Amino acid sequence: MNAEESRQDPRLRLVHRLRAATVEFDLLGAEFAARHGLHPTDLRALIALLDAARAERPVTPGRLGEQLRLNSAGTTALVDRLERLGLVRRERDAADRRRVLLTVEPRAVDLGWSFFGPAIGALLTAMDAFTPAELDTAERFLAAMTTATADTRATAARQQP
Amino acid sequence: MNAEESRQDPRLRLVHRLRAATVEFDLLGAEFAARHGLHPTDLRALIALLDAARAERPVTPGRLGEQLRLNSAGTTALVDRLERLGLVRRERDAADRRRVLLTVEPRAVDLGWSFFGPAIGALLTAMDAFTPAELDTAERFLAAMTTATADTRATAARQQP
DNA sequence: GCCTAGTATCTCGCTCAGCGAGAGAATACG
DNA sequence: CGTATTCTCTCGCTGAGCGAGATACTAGGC
Repeated sequence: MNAEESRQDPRLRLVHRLRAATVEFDLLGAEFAARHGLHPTDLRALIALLDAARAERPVTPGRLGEQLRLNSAGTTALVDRLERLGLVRRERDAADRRRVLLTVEPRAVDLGWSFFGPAIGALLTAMDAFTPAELDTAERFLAAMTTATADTRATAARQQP
Repeated sequence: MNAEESRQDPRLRLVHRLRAATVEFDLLGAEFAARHGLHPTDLRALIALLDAARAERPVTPGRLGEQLRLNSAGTTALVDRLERLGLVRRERDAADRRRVLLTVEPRAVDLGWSFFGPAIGALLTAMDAFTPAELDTAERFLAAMTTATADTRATAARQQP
């Protein structure tokens, strides 16, 4: 495929739509982060922490850093920032006292909902214009695109790890 | 809406799918950037420059910085990096000699295609599993979600500019 | 033509996120 | 026990991005 073909393929519009949606989500995240004095990494960490809290999965600095692709020094600094903002609390694990468990403060949950709540609400409202069958199609489509992207990434990673 | 309701609403799965797709695209971008010694900002700039080049729209440092939300100092540093990497060239505008026009080098186009080519190919292949009608539905869906997100962002920006 | 205001870019000094290396503290396992 | 391993944190450094201001050029009134 080259640039000329790509502009003519109608399916290419869909690729563009996907990218546009991604950009829009990122911009919303950046907007939120900047407004609350958070850095992009802090927001990603907050999302990961809230996900883990909802699943009642304990989080350690090590796991968090791994997920965000930070090294241990960067992770410590990140947790320091979140702790200073009152979003998270460090607690030594009683079972394995080398470990630190991160517990999210209620304030972090509130902050998360103040961000995701309106966005999710708007998305759900916009979905009202679609039939259940159409939403099902959209879900399958998104799943297929995510898988295709993940495969591309995995292939790329394999070629030059 | 609260956290309990949200987990039960089946449409919420779609919201999650959207987020998962966004995360996957971002990870692919980060992977590519890291591999080529680019920073996330550099990749965003490269995308913006390639878009502009395809549309035959001239780009100045000012416009680029505005799009990436960098101030003038950061923009200068960014263009310095891109120039050092041989991806872009500065040229004084003959008409308005205060201006600098950024022209992308062939190398940048190649680099862009080496990233987007495989990803786009994988997406197009994955689309083969859908009928034209389904793809149309997916396109409308993505457009609706993008609009809803953009509206949320605009509303948020209005409340506290 | 000339002076002033406005615009585009760049320079300087600084802050702070993240990295590499390694120290400290606790556990696991021979 | 004592050695290896696993977590986390500290230290010093690099470099992206910011604020303030310098520089170079254009536009418009007189």
